[in-house]
Amino acid sequence: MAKRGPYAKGVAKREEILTKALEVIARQGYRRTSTRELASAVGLSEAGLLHYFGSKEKLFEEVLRARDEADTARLSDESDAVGKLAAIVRHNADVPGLVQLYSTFSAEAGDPQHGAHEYFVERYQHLREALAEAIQDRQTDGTISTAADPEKIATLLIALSDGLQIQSQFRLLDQPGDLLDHLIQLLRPTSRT
Amino acid sequence: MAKRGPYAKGVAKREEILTKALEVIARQGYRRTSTRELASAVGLSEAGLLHYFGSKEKLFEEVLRARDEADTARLSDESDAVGKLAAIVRHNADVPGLVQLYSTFSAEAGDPQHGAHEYFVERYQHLREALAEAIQDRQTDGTISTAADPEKIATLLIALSDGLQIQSQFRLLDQPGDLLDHLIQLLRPTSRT
DNA sequence: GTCTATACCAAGATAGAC
DNA sequence: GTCTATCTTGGTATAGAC
Repeated sequence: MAKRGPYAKGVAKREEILTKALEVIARQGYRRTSTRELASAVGLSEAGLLHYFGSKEKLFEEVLRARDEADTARLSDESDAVGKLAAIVRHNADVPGLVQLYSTFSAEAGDPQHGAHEYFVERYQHLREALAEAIQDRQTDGTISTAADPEKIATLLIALSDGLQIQSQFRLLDQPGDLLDHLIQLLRPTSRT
Repeated sequence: MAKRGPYAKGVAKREEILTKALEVIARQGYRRTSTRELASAVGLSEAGLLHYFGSKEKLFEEVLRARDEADTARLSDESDAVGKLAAIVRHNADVPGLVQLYSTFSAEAGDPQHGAHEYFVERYQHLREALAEAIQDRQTDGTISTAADPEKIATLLIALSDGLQIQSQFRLLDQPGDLLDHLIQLLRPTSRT
């Protein structure tokens, strides 16, 4: 009765599902994507699809994790966490469906019973730590005012990027990334009046 | 066949539904509130409830409008739009269910086909205008740096309050309102290092 | 080759919007 | 009542460890 772990076939199928889900969601958003549709897109029944992830919420959590990994890989040359965050916000302007998935999911997951609640708690904590560190470095080299508390600014930057991406869905923003940069400029000791 | 509009009874019932919905949602959040439950809470069938609002999305849009009005009434003595925004963020810490409704709904409504899409477009536009005006005034009396573009700062403040409220759901923040104030402090010409 | 966990499917239970 | 969505139950087939 020992656990065997997934077969090679299962591992490949899992990959295929996540890749396909990323595509479909990027194209048509979270609201318009059902497990039924996803299942048929990868040639499985609904039950077959759920076999891999247990629930729709967990499936979408994995999609977000996959996106996180893709972002990390793509931005390995970016200077620091603050730069990475801005680059991600910029890049996300090209994948509105994924932005909708992320935004809706992060809001829904505020419910402690939501399947992805823990995912977001951990994600926010890690992001905040990484940003706070980067902000300290920037304070040391003088590009961010020392009047700002690193932890607080980290929290603000996260909130900002989440909030900007929500507004961007309504096409009320030219470039969310530029706005983030504008704020970072304003936090410089030298940019004062 | 002239249109008569709602009878007094209908108007009263509509009020009752919105008040009750506000209560129920504040208590248990958006995800856990179905039209079925709301209908029985006000002594109507589901069809009866939907008669007043047409769809679940429209009903919740009206709930948000009712909240906006309540906020406006409660904060009529607040100095300016920036102060009002901070006060609302503060107040919302006490009604997590409503925060979840607002956050989830604003994210979902990014889909142009969502029933509340237009509501949010208009809400964001009005809010931004009011904030930009208040920011200009604050620049005139010297409490906000003139290095900042009022429209951009307005957009940033909205994003910030939306984003902070998402994070607040995960109990990762002490006081979202304080963080908003921290940023406003950092935007002062005098608070520099 | 045996064995059993894994990979899947058909049908249906359940619940929500309308 | 109808339609659609998620998820469960109860099963068969197959991969792959031994």
